[in-house]
Amino acid sequence: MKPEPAYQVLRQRLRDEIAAGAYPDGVRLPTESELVAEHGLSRQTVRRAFQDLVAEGVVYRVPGRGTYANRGYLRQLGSIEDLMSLSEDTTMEVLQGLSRRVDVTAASRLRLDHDVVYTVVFRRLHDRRAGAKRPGESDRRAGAKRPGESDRRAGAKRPGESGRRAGAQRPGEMNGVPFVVTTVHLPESVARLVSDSAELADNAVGTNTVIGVLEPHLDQPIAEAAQSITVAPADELVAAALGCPPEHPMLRVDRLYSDTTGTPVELSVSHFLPEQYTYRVTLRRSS
Amino acid sequence: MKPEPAYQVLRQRLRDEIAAGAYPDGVRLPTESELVAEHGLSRQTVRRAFQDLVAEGVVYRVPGRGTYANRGYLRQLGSIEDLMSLSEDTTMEVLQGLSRRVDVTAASRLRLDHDVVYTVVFRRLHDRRAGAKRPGESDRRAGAKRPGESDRRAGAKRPGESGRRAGAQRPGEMNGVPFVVTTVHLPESVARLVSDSAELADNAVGTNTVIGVLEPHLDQPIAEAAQSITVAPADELVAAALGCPPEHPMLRVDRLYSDTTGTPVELSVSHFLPEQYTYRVTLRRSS
DNA sequence: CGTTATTTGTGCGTATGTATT
DNA sequence: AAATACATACGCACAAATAAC
Repeated sequence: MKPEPAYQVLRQRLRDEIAAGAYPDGVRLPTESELVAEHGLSRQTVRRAFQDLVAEGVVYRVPGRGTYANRGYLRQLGSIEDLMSLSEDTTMEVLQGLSRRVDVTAASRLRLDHDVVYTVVFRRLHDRRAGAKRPGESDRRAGAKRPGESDRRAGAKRPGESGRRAGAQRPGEMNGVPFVVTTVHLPESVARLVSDSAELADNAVGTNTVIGVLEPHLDQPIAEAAQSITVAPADELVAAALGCPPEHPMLRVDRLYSDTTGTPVELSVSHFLPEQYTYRVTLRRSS
Repeated sequence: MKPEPAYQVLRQRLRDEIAAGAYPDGVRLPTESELVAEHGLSRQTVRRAFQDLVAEGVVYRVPGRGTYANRGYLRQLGSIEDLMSLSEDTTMEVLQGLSRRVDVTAASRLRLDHDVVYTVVFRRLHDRRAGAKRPGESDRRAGAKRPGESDRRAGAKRPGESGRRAGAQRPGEMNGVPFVVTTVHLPESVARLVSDSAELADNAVGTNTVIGVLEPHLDQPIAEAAQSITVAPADELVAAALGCPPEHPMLRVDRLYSDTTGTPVELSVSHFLPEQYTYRVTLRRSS
């Protein structure tokens, strides 16, 4: 099947032990030699595992003294939990339900050896409920021009949608302001797990995240999300769904979610309206 | 004097070549064997250099095909240390030295009860030297990590076909490529501490960060940096300093640094050229 | 269509140097 | 001074992915 590399296995094992509190404040982790003896590995393999843990910020090493766990390994306020909590005050509207596609770029970024992915496209709207949390103050400064608001909400894209799906939406009202269009790509093995889920079907409306729908079905939990953030112009689909002019500069956020074994599980490409959304992270000192 | 490790030297050399545009879109980097032959190193040493570059997000590798440079200048900014390490391979050019200003917006964001701030404006350029790093502290960031690798196009550009000849860089930019303009605002109490520093004077050039210049003078160390990232058009100052058209969409990153008591110490507003810079951060699960 | 060559991925063994206790 | 433990570096072997033939 898929023989996990030995250094990955060891890395995960050490990570688990540290998380379980096996190595409190001043307690030295096993030395390289001890791990070699215990697991029957070579010293190079053990070293590779430790190098990765150092890069990850989980441990630090002192020559001649030993390896120690970094206490308070949080240093990252912008965590995956924050991404999931997006569902708490926004609404998701599926524009194109989960379906099979051929996409070389997405497939290779998911590290697949073929070109088939399963894709779902949706937009997200700020909720208009009273008492909802502040969706994010806009940075108002001179010179920032708003995109064309003339035809707000290109409803033409999804005709005859209102009606069923009675959950929590008040028909006849503007339920919120769309601020992002997201395209999610899944490998087939993952897509199978949620292919029956109504949350990802065409025209579905709800307050969840793909990752939230996905995770209960996975063997391994999501452990990491690598993000890259840049600027990209709006294409036709994005412009229509958000009611901004085509070519409008958007904040583009790509996220590659991986599980604890490092296997990519989901690739999402989001285009945010910069007038309505600002990406926020707080960085902390590791020490 | 401690000699720089061989894999660090090679890593820096490759990083410089990539920044200099030696490996455009579909061009493969030298293989491990080629580098072994060229530098007289062992394959493991070459591999270590590549692993670090992968972890850094500078290159991606495909088994059986080769190693390729990632488009633009990718950079992992997951901690405050990462922000400070910008000084290691970029150059800062002061455009407007530290001087007193009245700026209501900046002052209020620094939580001041008046309107006076001290401001310095500079741009940053990709470095081109084959520089020796000082033996200050041990280098974190080792080993490789699977999840990332943001881009992977299957651009099968045959070498030998001309199209665009190598080079393709702006003529007359021998000292580096500018990629960001930053405006830093300081409260008066903080500005006093560095008002004599030559590093922040008009037309100063150096390889440091404002935060790096600042911190030794502070009572409390910097503990936190709250960032917000959005899109903003280039104003005249930015356009002139970076050589892009005015109104060009830029990646705007605001950072508010605070010390351990929560007191704001520095506000920086940066405009990055999205063509040359992608903001990258990896989120992890806390527990 | 399989075969082969190239290139990266994984793993092992060894040797030497350096920092700490 | 000696033992311990990490840091760097060389060597080799085989597996897996890719591309060219």
